[in-house]
Amino acid sequence: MISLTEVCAGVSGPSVPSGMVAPMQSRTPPTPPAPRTGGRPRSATADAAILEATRQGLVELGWSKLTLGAVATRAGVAKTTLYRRWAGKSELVVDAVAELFDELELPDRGSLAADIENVVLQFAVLLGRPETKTALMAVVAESTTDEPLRARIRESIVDRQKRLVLAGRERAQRRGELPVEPDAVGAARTADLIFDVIAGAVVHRALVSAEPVDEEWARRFTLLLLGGLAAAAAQT
Amino acid sequence: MISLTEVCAGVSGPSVPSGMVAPMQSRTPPTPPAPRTGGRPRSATADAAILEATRQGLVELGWSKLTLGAVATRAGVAKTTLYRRWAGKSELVVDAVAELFDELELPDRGSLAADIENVVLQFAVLLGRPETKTALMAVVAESTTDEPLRARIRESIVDRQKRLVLAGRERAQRRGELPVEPDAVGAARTADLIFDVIAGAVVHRALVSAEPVDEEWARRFTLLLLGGLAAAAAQT
DNA sequence: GCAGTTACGCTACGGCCCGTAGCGAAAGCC
DNA sequence: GGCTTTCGCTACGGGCCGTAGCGTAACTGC
Repeated sequence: MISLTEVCAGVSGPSVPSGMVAPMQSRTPPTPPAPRTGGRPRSATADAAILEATRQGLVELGWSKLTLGAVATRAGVAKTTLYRRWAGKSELVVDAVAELFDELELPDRGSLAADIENVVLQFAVLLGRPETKTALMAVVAESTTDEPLRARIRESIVDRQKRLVLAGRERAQRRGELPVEPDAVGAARTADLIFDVIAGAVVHRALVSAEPVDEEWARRFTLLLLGGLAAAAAQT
Repeated sequence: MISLTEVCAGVSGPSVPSGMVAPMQSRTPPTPPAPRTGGRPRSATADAAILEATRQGLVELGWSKLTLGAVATRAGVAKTTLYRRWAGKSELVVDAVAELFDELELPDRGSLAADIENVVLQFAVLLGRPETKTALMAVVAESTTDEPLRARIRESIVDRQKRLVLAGRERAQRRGELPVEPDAVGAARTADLIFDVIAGAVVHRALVSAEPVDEEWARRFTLLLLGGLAAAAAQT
């Protein structure tokens, strides 16, 4: 497939110019086996089957009743194979749902308002799926007592969402809808704030309030956020 | 200690006029035993000990490693006693953390901005505690495949938060900072929206982004939200 | 005081799932 | 062909679940 060593080399700092819409490096396989010299290669088919079986299991059983034994059986794979690649249920599920977040895109709809509504509705679609519904909150809960897991979630899921926000902002700045903040630190904080507001509001609406994130809600939310952005910009 | 019978009597309808800042009916005991005629009463002491032991267990073990057997032992109670009152781990934990949300208050700070900052920081303090951190997301995740649990969370936790938002809005309207929306349906939707934005943003910042909800963040967030409210009000 | 009713502590149990160990066989690299 | 790594399979100890059954404790109503 792809040689990982070179892809992974020098991916430490989050020092990407930020703003580019270019796709992140494509999904990295689970638990890269140490030095990869000779020997029988891991079956990519098995990987795919396991992740798919995980998602199916999440849909039918939910997070808490999902067992790794059942996933292995459904995937047509031995349980030991599964444990060779993932440390536990959390890591596996993160990778399984992370694939769904790869579908996220942000086409240019011509205005900041349209872009925001679009991204909100995309989040909503993802969070409407039963797999993500039950998995996302569970792994985040788990990550509160598991720092490596949190890092994995951030890389695989959160940053993937954040890209959309950054891209949207850059476009809006090009259109003149948003000012270019000269202070890099302040700009980053603003971006973080906006990201937490958007993602947080959608997640809360969809999972906690458990009410639909439809077009009307997206419109009202966008109106609110745009007004806030205008006021915040004026404040500067 | 306390006679439970009278406390339990007539606590069925949630039909409070809604909007009052008066405290909700104080915590209802778990799984009210059916008709409550004669017989040995349940130990209120045991209830308190169990809930406290649950919180301690959450702090030390986290949600996933918390076992009901351990809780019972720590509380000095038989495991069977625990199962007589709560259907499972989720229900128990909801009740345990719900007590923490009773501490929420909303003193009048003189302006809408100050009130919002205050409520944000109060949410942040609660979400900063390790018990709530690990428990809240976990039970919400569980509730995606368990409707009764969702209802319990809503009553015990979410509505308790929402009260603060409603109270804050009412105060702001009295001060003239916010317009009184004549349309009841629209007003309710706006309130829901604002609640999801506030609670969602704070939760996302604290648990997903895992960065501090300090005074500076609260200030920036409040600025954003107030601007949005002004714009939304003008739109009407 | 005495029956009736309910909660309590304790013990014990079958059942499920976990995570690992130990094989022999398969599939690639040199 | 030898070396290396993965794979499927089986088996296992251990933990926790959730319940049943029992004798005892606490409180109510007659």
